[in-house]
Formats: sequence, C-alpha cells, structure tokens
Amino acid sequence: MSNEQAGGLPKAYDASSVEGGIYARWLAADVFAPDGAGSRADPAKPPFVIIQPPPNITGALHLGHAQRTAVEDAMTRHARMTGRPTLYLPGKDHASIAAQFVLDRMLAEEGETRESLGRERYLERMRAFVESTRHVMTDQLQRVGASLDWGRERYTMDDGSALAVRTAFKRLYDDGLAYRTEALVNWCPGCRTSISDLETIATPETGTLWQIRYHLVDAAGAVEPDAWISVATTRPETILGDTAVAVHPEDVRYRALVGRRVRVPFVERDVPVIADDVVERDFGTGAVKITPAHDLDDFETGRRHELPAITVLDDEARVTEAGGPYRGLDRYAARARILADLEARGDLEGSRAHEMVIGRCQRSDDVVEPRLKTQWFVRVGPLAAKSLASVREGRVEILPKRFEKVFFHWLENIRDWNVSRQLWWGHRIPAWYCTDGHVVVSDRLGGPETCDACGRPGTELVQDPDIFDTWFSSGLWPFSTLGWPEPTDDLARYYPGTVMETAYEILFFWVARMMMLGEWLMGQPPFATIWLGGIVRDPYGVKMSKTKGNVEDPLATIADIGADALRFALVHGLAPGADARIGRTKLDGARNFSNKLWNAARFVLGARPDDVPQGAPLALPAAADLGPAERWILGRCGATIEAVSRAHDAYQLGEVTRLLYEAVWSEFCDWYLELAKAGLADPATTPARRAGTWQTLVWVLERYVRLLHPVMPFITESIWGELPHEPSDPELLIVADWPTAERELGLADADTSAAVEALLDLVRAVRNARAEAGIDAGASLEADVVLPDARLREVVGSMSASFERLARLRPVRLHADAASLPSSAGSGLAVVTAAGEARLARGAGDIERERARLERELASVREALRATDARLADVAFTSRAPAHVVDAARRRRAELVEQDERLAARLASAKAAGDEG
RNA sequence: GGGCGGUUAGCUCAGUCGGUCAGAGCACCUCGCUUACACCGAGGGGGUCACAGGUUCGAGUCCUGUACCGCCCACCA
Repeated sequence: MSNEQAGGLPKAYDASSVEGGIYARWLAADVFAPDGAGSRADPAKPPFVIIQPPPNITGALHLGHAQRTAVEDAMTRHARMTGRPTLYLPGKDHASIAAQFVLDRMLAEEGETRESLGRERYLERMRAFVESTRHVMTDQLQRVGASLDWGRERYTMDDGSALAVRTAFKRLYDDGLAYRTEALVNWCPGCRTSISDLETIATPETGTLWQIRYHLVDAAGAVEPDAWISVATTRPETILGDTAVAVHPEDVRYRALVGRRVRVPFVERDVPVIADDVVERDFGTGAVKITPAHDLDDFETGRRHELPAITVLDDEARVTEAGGPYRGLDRYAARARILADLEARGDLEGSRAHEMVIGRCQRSDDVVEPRLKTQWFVRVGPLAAKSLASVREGRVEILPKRFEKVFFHWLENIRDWNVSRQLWWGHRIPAWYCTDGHVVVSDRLGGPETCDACGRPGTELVQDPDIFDTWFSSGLWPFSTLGWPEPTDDLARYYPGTVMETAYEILFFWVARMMMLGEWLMGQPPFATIWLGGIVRDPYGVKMSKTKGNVEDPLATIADIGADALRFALVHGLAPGADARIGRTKLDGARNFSNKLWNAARFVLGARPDDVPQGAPLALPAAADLGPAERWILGRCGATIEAVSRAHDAYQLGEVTRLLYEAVWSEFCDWYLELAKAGLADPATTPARRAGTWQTLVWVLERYVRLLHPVMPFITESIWGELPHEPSDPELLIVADWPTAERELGLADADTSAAVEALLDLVRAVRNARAEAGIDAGASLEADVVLPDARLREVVGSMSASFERLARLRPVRLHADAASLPSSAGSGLAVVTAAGEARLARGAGDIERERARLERELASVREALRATDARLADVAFTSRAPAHVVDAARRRRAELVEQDERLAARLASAKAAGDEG
C-alpha cells in the first residue's frame, strides 16, 4: 500500500499538463450547453441563465476578467450540478471607440490615418484586425476554465446583432422614443465624435476666472468708451460666440442696463443685456456672457430668450469662420490671443485662480467641448421609469443592496441618451434622409425601399453617416444573443436571465441600459438578480493598470500555480460590491490549499485497506461499521454541505470558499485524517471497521470534491477521475449531482459528535500542556484520564488508539472520577478541560512552572466564572433574556465550576508535591 | 455641492437575526524531517472592534454625532 501509486494520482499536481486535457474532455463530452449531448440537466427545472459582460474583441484577459469569470463560472457550475438547464453564453463586444482607438494607434505607426484610408478601407482593416485578435480572449477564458456554451457564442457585430439593433431602433423610433434633433452634445475634439455623459469625466482643475468689459452701445449704435458691463468667464475664446449678456433680474446694479445692448469684442456684434434668474449675483461680477452654442447653461438661457447660437469652434476645436480674426486658431491659442488683445484694448479688468470642474474624454483625456450638433437621441424618461419600478417593486434585485440607491439616483436624474457617434466602427444608424427632408427609419437589411413620406425610391435616400454608441448594441445583449427579434426557442426558454454578473463600474453604462431596453422591447426586465463585483486591486489597494505596472498577469499566474488556485484566490473572501486586493500572499494561500487537497486525496486513495477491492463502487458505510470519529466527520460533512449550499443560493462565494477551506483543512485534514490513520493502523480494528473508516475517508473527500468543483474545476475533476463512484454517477464531475446532506446527517448523532469534540478538546489541552512544560514532542507519556460522563468515557475508550496517537499518551487509563485514581497519579502534569481532566506521568519536571501554569489557568477560569455569575445574578438578565441564552449561561457556569474544582485540587497537590520536594 | 462605503490583531480582511463574536489567512515566537502534504504539522503571543453619546437585561452588531480614508454622482460662468 504505497502512496507512490496512490490510485493513479501523481505525487504533485501539475496544472499545466492536466488542465488543457480536462477542458478538452469537457468540450468533447458536450456538457457546457444546457441541451448538450452530455448535459444531465432536468428540463423540468427552471433554467439558470447567467449574463456576463462580453469582453472587447480586441482585448486580452486581465485579472478583472479572470475574477468575473471565476465568479460567473462558479455560479454556473453550481447551477449545472443542481440539474438546472444552465446557459452561460460567451460573446465579444466590438467596442467601437475603444477598438478605433487601438487601430488608430497602429495606423499612426504606419503613417496612416483614418482619413487617409477612408471609411471602407478603414473598416476592412478593422475587420482584419478583429479577426486576428478574437481568438485570444476565447483561448484565455478556456484556460481559466470557463464552462461557456461555445456553440452559442455571439458577437455584437454579427448579423443577428445587426438585425436586433435595427429592429430595436425602429421600435424606439415608432414608439416616439428615438428622435433626431440639434442639441448640445459632449464633443471630444481628439476622437472627433460626440460621447455620452458617462464618458465625460468630471475632472477638478484650477482654472482662471477672467473679468472682461463689454462696452455699452448707445441708441445710435455707437460704442460708449466709458460705459461697460464686466462679465466673468473661464473661457474667453467663447466670447466670439456670445449672443447676450445676462444679469439677475433683481440685481439693482444692473437693472437699468437690462434691455440695452453691448458690443461683443472682436466680432463687433451688438447683443442684448438680458435678465435671467440663473445668474448668481454673488458669483464673479454678477454678469454672465451667454454663448448658447458652447455651454449647456447658456444653451438653455438662449432658448428662453430666443437668442441665436453661433458655433465658433469646429470639430477639432479650432475657431470657425464665425470667429472672425481668430479663425483657424486652436481653442487654447485663440484664448491666449484674445486675452492679449483684450489687455491691449484695456478691456481685461483682471483675473483670479478659480477651482473648477472640467469634463474630459474618458478615452482620450481631451477636454470635452459642448457643441451644437444634430444627432439621434433616445428619450429615456419612460424607459427609466420602468426600470426604477422593477427594482423598487422587487422584480429585480441588486446585490449588494446598497447599489439600489445609486441606481435610483442615476435613473432619476438621467438625461436623454445621445446614441449617435461620428465613428466608423459600429452599427450604422438605420435612418435615411431624402432630398425633401424626410426621415425614414427602417429595420430592413439594405435600407428602405422607398421614402415613407414621398415615395422616392430608396436608392435616392442617403443613410445617416453616424454609428451607434457601442452600449446600444450591448444593451440588447440579453435577448439579441437568443435570436431576438425572431421568436426562437432559446428566447422563449432563456429570457429573462437569472443573474447578471459584472463589476459595479459599468452599472450605468451597461446594466442600466440593458434594463431599460430589455423592459421596453421585451416587456420584462432582462434578469432577476444583478450581482455586482468590485475592482481588483494590488496588495496596496491601487487599481491595477498596465501604465502603473502593478498588474498581475492571470495567464502567468495560471502557468505558475494553476487556474484553480487563481480562481480560489479571486473568489476567497469576496463580498459583492467590494473591491478585492490580490497579491502574492493570497495567491500562495490558494496554491497551498490546492496542494493540501491534492495530498489529502493522495493519502485517502493510498490508504485503501487490502481487503477492500480496488474499483469497488463508492458506498456509504453501514452504521455498524462506523466509529465515533466517522460519525463525527460525517456530521461535519453534512453540515458543510448544507452551509455551502445555502451560501451558493445566496450567491455568497466568499462564504463558500471560507466554509470549504475550513472543512477540508481544519476538520478533514487536521483531525479526521489523523484520527483515521490511527484507526487504520490499529491491529485491534476489525476489517469491517477498517473498511468503514476508509469508506468514510473516501466518501467525505468525494463530497468535498463536489462542493469545491464550482470554484476549482480542474483539480477536482482530476481527483474525481481517480475516486470510486456510486453506479448512478456520471463519468465527469462537471455533470455530477450537487450533494444533499441527508445521508451523512442520518449517520451522525449529536451525542457522539459532542463526545468527539470533547476528545479533540482534551487532545488540544494535552498538547498545550506538554508544549508549555517543554516535554519532548515525540515522548509518549502514561496518562490517567478522568471523564465523569459515561458516554464520553465510552467514546474515548473506543477511540483509544487515536487518542493515544494524537496526544502522544500511552497507555491511557480511564476513570470515572478523581477519587478512583491511584495515588501515584498525584505527580506529573495536570490537564483540565470542560469535560474532564488528564494527569500525565513524567519524569523530573519543573514543579514551579507547573504550579504557575495551573495558577494561570485557575485565574482565567475564575475570571470567566465571576463574569457568568454576575450575569446570572442580574434579575434583569434572567427575566428578560430568552430562555436558551439563560440556559447556555447556566450550563457554562456549571462547566466552569467543575473546572475550578479540578484545577484547585490539582494546584493543591502540586503545591504539596513542591513542598515535599 | 449631494450621496455611498470603510475604519476589527503588525498586514489583508470575515463577522448573518443584538446573546460562546473577539475570528481567519499572512507575518511573528517555540518545537517538530510522526511513511498525504515543509506549498507541512503541533503549540503560542498579539485587538478598548476609529472616537463620543444613545437605545437595550445585553452592542463590532441598532440609532445620532465627530474624525480620518476611499468611491460615485454633479450644467453655476
């Protein structure tokens, strides 16, 4: 029975040589799809559909993806084992602006630009680029072990998505929720496209507030050199687009000027002084220049007063023709020149530093320019209302719950969604314009046949050059991937989804949009639970990023310690919504745990008694063949099954790994394995009991392997391959049943468990006393053990081989009470626990040290006793606290009293012995 | 300017319904190469649960306030 041959398990688990093969076996067995050939799903059970954010098609796996995948895959595998048809659908996102950003950089190295290639050639390049990268993420997700249903893989630029986008947009248009208008949008001059509010990052900056004179114009239209109104601005270059100066209607300083005209410098345009209560009298000079085409506030003020909006900055933020003498200058160059010119005219009154918040492009970091553009918008009010109601009324649950508030706040204050992008890579907006100015929105592939309004043939219509915001197509993901708008079986079966798992970073970008679009187009929210994860940080709490160089490469980590250890580390201690710090220490811990599990399996397989035939099916031992230790570990195993199942049902994966780490390491390995070793080695053990012990080892290990599979799929599948099974078990663990606990719990009983716990407690106490007394750890001592409880005495008696081995005592003589101890037992070490006491014989010992130890223990017991007594003496406590709490306190007191007596007696004899010596 | 989260052992963090809740891992100290594992085993030290009030028989746990850290949202030039 050598462990080298341990049932085929090699001495060390070699992840790199095993994982690929296991993944290939899963693929070959077709077990990932809910309807795959190898699926053992029960079609009658409710499907479990998990929705994952499709990664960018040009991307490579980073630790954040790995964590998302670890979480999603664990949920998926757990659901699959419970027999539910389980859909975990893979996909890629075309990521229009992000992909263009990457490709543009590559083109720049070749000396090319978007414009130099032109739209068609640029898109060809993009398609080729995307083809070259799309396999990367797929391969890496498989390395992590993601049990994605690859047969259903989708892409946000495939034909199905394209149809879904056209259909969705037409529906919104027909419902009056998509409209085209000229409005101020966030314009990124670097990316040369509009971006959404979400992509505009408010950045605090110290700017300058300049004070500038606008001279009044007299009735004859002449400038009055000595009469002016001073305005305050942080953007002098927008002077060129001013169409009014506003003051507060009740501001006495300016009341007389309202209705007069002032001359805008340089462009020499006369504009009115208007009164509007948006103006803060206390800010700056109390007078504001109004530039409707370049400031959101001003745009609205302009509307109220019917002011013209003059665009003075172009797509690249250079001054337009309307900017007169400054035309062609970059916005900042124009600012400098204008300030210098104002100074020269004597119209620059002063300036001061000003703390302000400026919008920057999330992608390029350019300062975003509000610009007047004709674009498509989605009216989100009615959509948001539905989403808010779904969450408020509990149809959709957000985990953790605190994000519900964030979600509410955002949706309550949301502005219409600008969906047009002046980019090329993405879905073209399905809107066509005819020369008569009619607009046709069509979901027909290739565009409308005729203009709806005038019947002009489609060939004479011109399609909108813009594309959709990437998130418009991602927002359709939960149903576009199931075949929508076609009424497919998948759509009927797998919509709405069960859980949507993602990082809280994209709650608004993606989750909220899926909610809004899903509810409107499908009539119900796209998922029941929103599970939000956090950000993966380095050990110092810094968000990992390539530029900071603090990234942990998940693939290198997998090569190093295996995918399972990485997954375990990413999930262990994870709470929804909380950021996770991942570093060497945590990864090492996970690797050590994998190693522990592997070696426990090697031991168990190698410990098969000779009279148990190899290849015998797995069976729970008969009750008669179980010792107390077996009953105890089966009870613990049952409790763990139940606790882990509950944790999974609540999506608490951090709790799942915590429970299993504890169960496998601290209970199974540290205690039961050691107890079993002694039982197996004891010649007094009957063959039936020996078989029962081994079967218990295998059984419990087998349950833990099942429970760990969702988090650690490879190593558990590996071990499973070597373990005996019940006849009803499948060949692959991935489709094995999730365990239930009734059989284990049926073999356990509370009394035996309590007795075994008491035994373990005694072992701990003996080890402690031995260590403190400095006794050689290898030395075996004679012991007299007093256990007043008969049941406990019986259990310890039946486990004497284990007890002797674990506590290093031999022989152990059991006694019902201290009075029956032989007098020779008076010397040596005394060990007192709640259940009883042990007296260990030993040679020469340090009496003083022993006395000090006993005094310390006695003092601590008396302290606890005092506290318990005080509690029980308080009538308020005994009358108001629930009975079970009071009972527990009374039991505790009784134990403490006994310990007190035993310790006092031992201390007395130790003192006597010391005095004699 | 609003809102949210955090503050528990040297470090990273669990702690559900208020009652064995003062916990884990790492680090540290002392032993130990006991035939699964040194990626290990045994034992140990270490915390006024940020601070101040309050509710309660009883408070890391609930309430109020304060401090510090972090995050999200925000169209006052």
